[in-house]
Amino acid sequence: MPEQYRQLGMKLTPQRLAILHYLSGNGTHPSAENIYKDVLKQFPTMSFATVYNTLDALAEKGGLKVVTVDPDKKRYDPNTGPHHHLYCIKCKNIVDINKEFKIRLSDEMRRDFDVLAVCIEFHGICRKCKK
Amino acid sequence: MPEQYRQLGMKLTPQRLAILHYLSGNGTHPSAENIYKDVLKQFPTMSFATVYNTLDALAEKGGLKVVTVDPDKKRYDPNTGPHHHLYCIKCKNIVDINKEFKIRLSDEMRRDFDVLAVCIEFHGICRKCKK
DNA sequence: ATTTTACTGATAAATATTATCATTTTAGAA
DNA sequence: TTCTAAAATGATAATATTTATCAGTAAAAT
Repeated sequence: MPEQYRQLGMKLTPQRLAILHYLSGNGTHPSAENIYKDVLKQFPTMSFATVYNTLDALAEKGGLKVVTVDPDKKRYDPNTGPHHHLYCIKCKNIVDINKEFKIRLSDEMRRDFDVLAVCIEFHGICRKCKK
Repeated sequence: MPEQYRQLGMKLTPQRLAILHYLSGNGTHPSAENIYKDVLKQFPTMSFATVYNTLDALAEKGGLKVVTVDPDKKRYDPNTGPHHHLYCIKCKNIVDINKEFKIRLSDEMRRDFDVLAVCIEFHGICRKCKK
């Protein structure tokens, strides 16, 4: 797991390891604040700058996905494989969908636009929020 | 067109008409700031509060879609019919795709989650940005 | 061990959005 | 029309999220 950082050309610091540890296998799609608050327990001097620096660096190098389904804030997803999301508009929970959907733009559109990723978001109400 | 407001149970004001006029048929997916700056030309006293109030009211009543594909800010879409989006990660332009894709969650998932909308976003590089 | 490079974290700042509220305007009733 | 209730405007303040700055520090390369 720490190798992931090295392979991405990032320096290994205890703070970053703590962030990576929090993210690893985390399917809750945490916000920067969620991450900050958790890592703060181990590093009382942790600052938001470090959280954002690390997330930005990871995202840029492809070690993390930024999820934009929540209109209020960015959410982060350590699952970098192809997958999609359920988003509950009431509780704001995001859940991975690992099913693959066969989606394809027309050849004409693909000539004009290099598709790098396809994000499918199902917006709705989760079971808990249905009461 | 003004009827759209009335039907939604909103009061007709000159400011709102200007916002609606700017949005009507607008395929650029403007931000609140884009809208504010345009309407300001006709209403020098226009405030952001009015823009946000109007957008929120319209969105809540279904007369407007909030697009969350741009991580930096909310974008607004007067096209309320089912459609999807191309998003250029370089110039941040958003383009409508009116093609329909046959996407369906498994019956099992649909039991646990009431799907209200499906958003498909193609992230990539548009023709202009390819140089 | 030393140097280079990059990270941390305190802080400030920028940006986006929401809240408050006195004044004004709309829409419908009288 | 005029009056009235309800709702909108806009000035302003406040909050939230994210980015920028930079001196001190720590990690990795030499």
